[in-house]
Amino acid sequence: MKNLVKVERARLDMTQAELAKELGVSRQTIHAIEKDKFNPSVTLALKMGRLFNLPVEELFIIDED
Amino acid sequence: MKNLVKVERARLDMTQAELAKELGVSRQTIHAIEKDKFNPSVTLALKMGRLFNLPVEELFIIDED
DNA sequence: TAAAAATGTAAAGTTTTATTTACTTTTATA
DNA sequence: TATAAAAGTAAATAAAACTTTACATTTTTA
Repeated sequence: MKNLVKVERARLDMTQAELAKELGVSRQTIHAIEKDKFNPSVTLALKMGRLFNLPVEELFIIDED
Repeated sequence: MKNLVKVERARLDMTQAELAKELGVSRQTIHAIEKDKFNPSVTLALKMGRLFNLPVEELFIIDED
């Protein structure tokens, strides 16, 4: 799984800490997601999609099957 | 959070066990998701969306903010 | 209507997400 | 080029997803 969180965060000119606060998670969670350390919940993915104005399918891309 | 998994599963005429196998999870996981017992990973949500031919945003709906 | 299949429920255990704290390194700015 | 802000890393902990097993209840079908 890869994702566009870092890029979209840059588009909004937000720091990891700002994004974390906005989404109600810790900065480490944002960092870990950006570094593909884990697989967030669908709720968090939906919130991110809403904030970035991007469908979950475009924000998070499964490598293959 | 609510979701349309039970409805979409019915549309495909699949049992919980069949869906679980198709998605590579246990039947209890499907059951728990259908009963809103938990918040699946974005990966599982994406796989479900692909199978049901439905965007994650339509399959999983956050109650409010 | 009896048997089988599907679903509901529950509990114990494992794995992974997420938090907290703390410190280092990199990048931006005064 | 110092200083501050942001990002990277790491470890210990908490919380939640997910598995496994097992059995009860409901629904389907022979």
